[in-house]
Amino acid sequence: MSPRNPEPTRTAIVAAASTLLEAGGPDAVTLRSVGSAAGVSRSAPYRHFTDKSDLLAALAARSLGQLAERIRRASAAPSDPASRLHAGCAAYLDHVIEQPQHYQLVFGGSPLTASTPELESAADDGMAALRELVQQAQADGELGPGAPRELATVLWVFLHGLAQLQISGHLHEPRTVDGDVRLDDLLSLGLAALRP
Amino acid sequence: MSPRNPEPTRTAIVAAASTLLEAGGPDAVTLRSVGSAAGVSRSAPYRHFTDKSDLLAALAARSLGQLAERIRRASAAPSDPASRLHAGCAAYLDHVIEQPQHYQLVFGGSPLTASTPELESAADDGMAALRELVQQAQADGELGPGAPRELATVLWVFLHGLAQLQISGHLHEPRTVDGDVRLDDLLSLGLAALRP
DNA sequence: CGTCGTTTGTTGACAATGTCAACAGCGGCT
DNA sequence: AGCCGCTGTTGACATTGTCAACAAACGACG
Repeated sequence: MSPRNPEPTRTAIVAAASTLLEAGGPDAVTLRSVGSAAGVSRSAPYRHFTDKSDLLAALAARSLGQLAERIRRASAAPSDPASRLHAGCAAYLDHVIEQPQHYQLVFGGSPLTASTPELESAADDGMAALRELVQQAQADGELGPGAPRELATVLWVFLHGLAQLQISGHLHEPRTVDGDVRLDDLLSLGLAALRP
Repeated sequence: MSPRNPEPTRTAIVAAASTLLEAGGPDAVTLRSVGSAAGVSRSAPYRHFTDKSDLLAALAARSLGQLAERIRRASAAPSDPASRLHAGCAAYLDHVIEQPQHYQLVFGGSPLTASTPELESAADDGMAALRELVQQAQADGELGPGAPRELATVLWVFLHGLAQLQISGHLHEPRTVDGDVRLDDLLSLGLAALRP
């Protein structure tokens, strides 16, 4: 009745890849080290993923899912409706700052990286989380009217730009205070531009 | 009197790397193929660059310089002051769309990529071009008051987000018209948010 | 209960690649 | 001329992604 379960090994492999990516950057994620860290031997991943890029796509999907969940959690937490939008955006940026390697894996990947349906679905979920955030902000009067999908995309574009420039260090210009304060300032500035 | 000139070979190597990157993506840029395309033999690049990443940093710097020049040229072209800001932004996005691989090289690179002073300088130049664009727009009344540096950063964040999401294909959602129209719509939407 | 086929995992091997060491020209300076 | 510093080439090596051949485990089915 119960078919054999390859899932634990598969998730172990993804988890190992995640740990290695966090610890040592993209170069540390080799199939051999992943296999070793997952307790299996090299090229065992080939029984669960067609390719190395396929493995990385699965990892990216997992990371995107965590990001979406974090946004939802953060935007639901504060009882003050005025700060929900900010909290959701801050969650996005916090996640990016804490796990820059994962974020870079998702979006910094080569444009031609074959995207798995799994990754596509995760991306849609992330977009949905942002749309919910926008709709809630509209209901709270924190955001002007407009198609939620469009507004969510604009918000995403802004958050993504902030995140990527923060990661690549381009927000740290000369004569500037430390990065986090600057990041939050820019976030407030951008949100103010969208406020009714 | 004339000291030996390593420049031609150096620029030939960078040019070859650029061509290979455009044609075949990041994976096509191997030191061997670069050397071959430049008319020299593999590991000749090691006489001009300490590392492969050093070579890529030089290429990224060149690409950034071209982007800055293109922005300046485009924003100076139209006689109608009202469309200068839009032209400059469109130039940014056009450059990105035409050479996504180069743009990805500059910003999609690993966060820990050691940045050359040359690359830093090029980044400063790009930022300066955006600042000039903002200052001109302010003089034309197309943009509200505010520190040009701050506004330029916000503009950059938005453009960068647009560019990266366009490249990675995340702007093509279901039930959406084709990408370019959408990109321009979003640009107009973002610029409208910044207008006084 | 025994046999078989499929799935999962291991090891061997191979081509490609980044990188370094050793060597060869070549130009300029004393 | 003779030496020295660059520039460039070739040989060699470790690492890595990937595939082929093989072994073990487990359910299906007689």
